[in-house]
Amino acid sequence: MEHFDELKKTKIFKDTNEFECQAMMFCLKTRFKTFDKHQHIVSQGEPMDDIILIIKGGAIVENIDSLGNISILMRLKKGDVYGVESAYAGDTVYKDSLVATERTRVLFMNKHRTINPCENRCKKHEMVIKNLMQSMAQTSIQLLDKVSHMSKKTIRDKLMSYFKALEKKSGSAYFEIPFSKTELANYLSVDRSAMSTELTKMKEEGIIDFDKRQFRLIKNQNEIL
Amino acid sequence: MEHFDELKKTKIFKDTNEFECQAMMFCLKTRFKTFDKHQHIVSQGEPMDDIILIIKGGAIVENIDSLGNISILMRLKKGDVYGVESAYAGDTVYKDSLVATERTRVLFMNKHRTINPCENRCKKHEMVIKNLMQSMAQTSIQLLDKVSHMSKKTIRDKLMSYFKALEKKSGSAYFEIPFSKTELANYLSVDRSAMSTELTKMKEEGIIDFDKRQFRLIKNQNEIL
DNA sequence: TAAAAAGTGTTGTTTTTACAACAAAATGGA
DNA sequence: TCCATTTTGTTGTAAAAACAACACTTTTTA
Repeated sequence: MEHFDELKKTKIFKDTNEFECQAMMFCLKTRFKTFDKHQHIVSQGEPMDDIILIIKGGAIVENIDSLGNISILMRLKKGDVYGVESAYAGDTVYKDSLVATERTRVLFMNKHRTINPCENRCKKHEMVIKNLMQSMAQTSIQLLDKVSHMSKKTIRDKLMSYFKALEKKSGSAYFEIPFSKTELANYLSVDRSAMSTELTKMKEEGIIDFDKRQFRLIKNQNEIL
Repeated sequence: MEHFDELKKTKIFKDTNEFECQAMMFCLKTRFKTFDKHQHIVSQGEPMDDIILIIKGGAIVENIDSLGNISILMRLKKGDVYGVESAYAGDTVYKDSLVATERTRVLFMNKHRTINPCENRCKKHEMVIKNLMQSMAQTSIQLLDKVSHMSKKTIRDKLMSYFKALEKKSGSAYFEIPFSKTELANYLSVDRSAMSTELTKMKEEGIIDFDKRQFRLIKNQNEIL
């Protein structure tokens, strides 16, 4: 079956065999499509019929407000899904745009078929739904993390909050940020150049060290945690 | 059955009859408890065994970081649930504190029992799970809204983003904010006094009008939307 | 109902941030 | 490999926000 290897690696289809996976493709009325870098996978305001699964590549979720300001809400990578929340909320249009950040292959899955157990009660459908729930839970948690970083008052505090979370996740003082600096500034909603200045200061003060995307938090010896 | 009237009004048990609801109480190993204003319903770091459903009253979800700064992540009201995401993510401790903002009655539901369909396959359990999903979807959407307001650069833009969302939701230029001004400042992560100043300016400029929690957006006649 | 607590608006000052403009470095294609 | 594009760090300046301190109002509760 086409793309089974990739599907097997996603959150949603991780525990299906080839036959089951194939069956689900019918059940969920799926279709595949590939997008080039910068192409819109879906556009804000467009009628929403599908939940989207990123099979290969990556995309950003961006939102344009009525004044024309663009903000990047999150970044999706291989295996991530978009639109589950909206599908449950009963939205009829996409509330954000999905823009490919590289050559990206996606799977469109009919939203009704996906969130409602099907009439023929196909066994694996329940599993798909459970996986969707885990995916939603993860999204919520990621958003909560983002909110907690953004809530900090100064750029330095925002950075530290973010770094501490990454440090905890990596289990070591050394970690790698999943963003370019430009994207990190966007994620934290701060001015890029101001953030760059702050990072330099922090390095000079010996609080952190970094090179490219590699970072390290330097613990102060009199700091007791 | 005790509290059936209140349970009937919640997201989770909205479509159960008294008998089914009673059965679910056993199935989910629930227990009721009442808290006074300011009391901690659960505390950050405490072992997490239950998902919490607010039956009556309200609470805030607050998080304390390693520097001791408190931030309010969201506010829960009657019918809301807390902890579904964490339960799915497999967390073993509460990551936030839940503090009652008034006299509040809650239902503790065993997290394992709640998120996993039970062995006896009780019919209503599936429905509860579907409702939990809707609840998660809502939470995600609320967080996304919050993020999009917070992403705006100036206090004024944050306020306008928030007001426009409320205006849209209410379907009228008149709407009521669900917060005190102090809480609103906290929600948007801005200084309360700076926000107060900005609100006054906006009123003077004729962009908005407000009294207590009642607000109104005043459309500029040359503004075409 | 009186006292305490919480919420609100105002001000001047200090701190932080955004902004703009630039050069250098890194990256990615053709 | 070379050119175009993107990313990054730096600086000075202007704008915005946080902060602190206060008086006044509203709400809560003992």
